[in-house]
Amino acid sequence: MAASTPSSVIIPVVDQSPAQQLGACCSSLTEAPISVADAEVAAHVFKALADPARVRLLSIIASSGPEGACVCDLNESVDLSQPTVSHHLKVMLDAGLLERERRASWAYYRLRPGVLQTLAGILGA
Amino acid sequence: MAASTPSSVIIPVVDQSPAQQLGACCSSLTEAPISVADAEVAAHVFKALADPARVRLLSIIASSGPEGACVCDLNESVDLSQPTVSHHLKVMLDAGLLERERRASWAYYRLRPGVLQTLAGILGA
DNA sequence: GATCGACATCGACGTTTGTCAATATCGACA
DNA sequence: TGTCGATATTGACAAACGTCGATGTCGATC
Repeated sequence: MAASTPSSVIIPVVDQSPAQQLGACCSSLTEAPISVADAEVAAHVFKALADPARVRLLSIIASSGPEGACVCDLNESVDLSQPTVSHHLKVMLDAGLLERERRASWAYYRLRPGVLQTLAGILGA
Repeated sequence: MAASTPSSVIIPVVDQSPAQQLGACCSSLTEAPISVADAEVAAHVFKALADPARVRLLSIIASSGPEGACVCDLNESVDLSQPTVSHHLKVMLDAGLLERERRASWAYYRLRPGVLQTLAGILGA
């Protein structure tokens, strides 16, 4: 494969997070029936919000503004073990809801800009 | 039973669906950290959207306008067995996203008015 | 009443998810 | 280099979830 193209690069079908894809797919759930593929993307994002701990973590992070929230603080805000908090953050990170930044030995999570607006737009409101 | 109090009525802690409670709890996820209880309610609603089949069913129903969509049509729009479709509809009904109406021997589901707007409001957009 | 069609419920199954303890990684700093 | 502190990953387990076939319910129609 990859005949003449220099340095065969594997181009993935999607290199965007579910939340990123969501902005480019359908305008709204209510306008017309969503496609099966788009429904899969949307469900992936909603699944990242489908846990009480994650909703609360997201709310704390969102309330921290553009600075983001340190994992060390998040661990204390939620009555869960450190690995579990880390797991939940990863789920939301992979879904494209959050961004991560490392400062020194701490990790800061913040809301990915515009992602909640995109989600609200999908809901047709 | 029914001692002296006229018509002893058991008052449940909540008699509203998760989606209904959502409208009365928190204004937005981004303003301030949501409470643990409210996070539970919000997660319940998001969980009802956390499946590709349900997202698609909801989209089809929402696109049907205030008339609602017949289950007989929904069964054909989705590649799932009839019991599975019925199950998904019940999940969204219990979450307060949908309403059901029976006409003759058919069942029609429609979007609960305002519920998507409420959800979008929670997202802070 | 008997039958049929539409929808809901039940029971069972394999899969996914949330959780934690243990362990790994990795930067800071002595 | 070695240790420490913060975070991520792994492995294991119980609970929840999505799915379907079988069955139940209930209104309509003969």
